[in-house]
Amino acid sequence: MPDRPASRITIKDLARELGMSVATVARAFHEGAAIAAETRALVLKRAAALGYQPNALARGMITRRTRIVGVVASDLHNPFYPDVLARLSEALQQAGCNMMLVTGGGGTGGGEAAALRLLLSYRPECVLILATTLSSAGAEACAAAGTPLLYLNRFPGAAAAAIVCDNAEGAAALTRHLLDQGARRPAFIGGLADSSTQSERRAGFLAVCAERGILPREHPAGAFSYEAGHAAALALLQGGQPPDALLCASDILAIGALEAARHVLGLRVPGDLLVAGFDDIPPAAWPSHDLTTWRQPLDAMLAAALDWLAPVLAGIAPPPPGLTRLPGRLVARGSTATTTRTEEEQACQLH
Amino acid sequence: MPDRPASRITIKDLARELGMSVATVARAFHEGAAIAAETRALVLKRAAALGYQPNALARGMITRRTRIVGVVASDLHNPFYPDVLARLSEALQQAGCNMMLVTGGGGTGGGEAAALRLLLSYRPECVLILATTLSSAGAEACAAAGTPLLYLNRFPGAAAAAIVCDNAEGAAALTRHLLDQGARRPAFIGGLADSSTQSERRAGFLAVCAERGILPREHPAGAFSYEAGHAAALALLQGGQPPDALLCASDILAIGALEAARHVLGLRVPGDLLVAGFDDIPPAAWPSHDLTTWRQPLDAMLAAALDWLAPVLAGIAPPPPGLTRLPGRLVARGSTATTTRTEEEQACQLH
DNA sequence: CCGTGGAGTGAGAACGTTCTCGGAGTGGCC
DNA sequence: GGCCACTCCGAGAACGTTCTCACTCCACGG
Repeated sequence: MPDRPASRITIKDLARELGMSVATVARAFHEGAAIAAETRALVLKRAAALGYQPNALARGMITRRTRIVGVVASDLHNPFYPDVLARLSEALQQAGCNMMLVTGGGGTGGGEAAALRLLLSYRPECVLILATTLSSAGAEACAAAGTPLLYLNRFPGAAAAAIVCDNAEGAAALTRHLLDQGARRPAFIGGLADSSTQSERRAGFLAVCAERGILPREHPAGAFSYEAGHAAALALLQGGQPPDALLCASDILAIGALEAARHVLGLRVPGDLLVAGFDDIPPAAWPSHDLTTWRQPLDAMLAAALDWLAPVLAGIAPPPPGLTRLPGRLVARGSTATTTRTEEEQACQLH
Repeated sequence: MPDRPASRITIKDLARELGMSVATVARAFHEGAAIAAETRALVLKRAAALGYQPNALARGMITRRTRIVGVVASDLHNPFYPDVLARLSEALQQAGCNMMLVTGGGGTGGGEAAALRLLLSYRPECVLILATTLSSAGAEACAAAGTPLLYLNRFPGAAAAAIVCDNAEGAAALTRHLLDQGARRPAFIGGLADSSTQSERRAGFLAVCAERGILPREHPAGAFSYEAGHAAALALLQGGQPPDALLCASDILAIGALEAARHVLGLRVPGDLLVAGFDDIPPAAWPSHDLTTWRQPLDAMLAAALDWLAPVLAGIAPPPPGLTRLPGRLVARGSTATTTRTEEEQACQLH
């Protein structure tokens, strides 16, 4: 019964116990090391009995391979990210890595930079940015530290490594879908202002509006949250000439908007209003919302991330930079259906 | 431009650069150290210019204070946990700590133990268990390592430190509420079989049923997920003598159940069926679900966790063991309202 | 003038690993 | 018998910090 946390058993203790040298014991824990099979078995058996496990800090110092992967996330409240995080964590554990999680802290941004510095002091092998925004100061800190950076679901513009989905194409496809379903006055509800996801999706929306000669409406929700979507929808729908379709920059925004329309304003969705989101988070598929959306190719994105990670973790190659853009796909659901309109109305609106 | 990640600048480099000894430079980074103010300023200025930052691994080795807090989470898909995680992470960063996240991996359990061992090799100051289950083998590994353990939202029975809410009381209150709202044949939908949350909540339900002389029905959903709730509700409601009220062991279960009832079976909720959940996750408050539930006192629980953490991080005291049970409160919403019944029916059913 | 004490500094030992180097033993081959 | 290759092991130097101890100043009191 260890009364004081009296310094766990070390490799030196184990070596003394076994009457071997420290080097020999260390070899037992290395795969290809030159050690007799029986010696190794002896060591491992005794190690298990004593509950010895190598100290990852010491190992990390000498090998310069910490097997720590830093992850910066901004808003875990958006259900998209927990999903990513869960799969990511699973995959990293599979690869024998541990994940250090840092959250961006609401608003300040100063907190984010501080947190990133703290993270970097543990010398992670690399840092994955899940956050929609990261101050460029933070990115520079990473660069200075020589820590490779990978952006997921965000394209920071520079020559950084990034994995994103086809945001503009997705938004364009959704916009066309809304128009094809009879929308005449579509509006875009944005998210976090400086995020590349937001601006790319907005660009897709605007492009299709221009292409079809439609006056685009929009409202900058300011955040990717239920509340922001709720408020934005109310603002748009209660103004003059309210839109008849909403394309939201993310599913959580869309759900907020949809519920505002239905439960505050008493609109029928679909029927009086069409709503589409982006991401395809689990709640989008729930029949209550039955939300048309653009499915992010999460599996493919994570696979790409792991491919990028592999050489980094192996320490054999510098991380390949560049942008990987993966195709998502339209998931048409009830929130943009035309069933509640008569066929005559539909035919009328389609021309 | 660091072509190779050629070993970041160390304290030795900085000392040489400044013409001082390593010890002096180190002192500049320690708050109460004996160093002249101007020397410290000189060091800090030069350090900032060179982008030097102490290596947390080396520091952790010598001080035995890693400032790493391990967190084991099982299912991030349950929206309850991201919420906890986000706040926890924020609080830990505030305290100058970093969080290592490990997810329990679906099903196997072997993966969880391996992940925990990996985590422990980084010598975290303590480990927080958010998971609903953790093999006792894992707990023993922690104990052997002398790493303090704190369970959140789970009471492992032993003399472990744990912070939970009043699960039994909550479930009892919800059950009484359902009965008071006119339910005659209430049923309980369980979650993960071995979890203490599940069994405590079930006990509360059963106690009230016994107290009121009502035959309890139940269905072990087997997991805390939308899909499990969905399936359990269908199984219960399509059987003979279907229940007229469902108490679900968590909100995400309840939402699955509610949607199955409404959208698969065409039942009115409330009206034909009452549904209540547990936790008060954000989607419970959305008008689509408008779910009656028991609100977990998340703020209080996290505050308690930080109180427990403080002496551990300071290294001044062994962590106080024992169970902290905090009171939640009933949040009555539309899913258990009686508005759709006439007042006569209500009066009749109340006696 | 000496001793004392405090403030500031430097040298070097830790911490728990891995890695490099050299050496001991064994066996085979000419 | 000499040489070589091969397998296995041990000693000791790293890694980048913090910590302990001793040392040098300088001021001050006697």
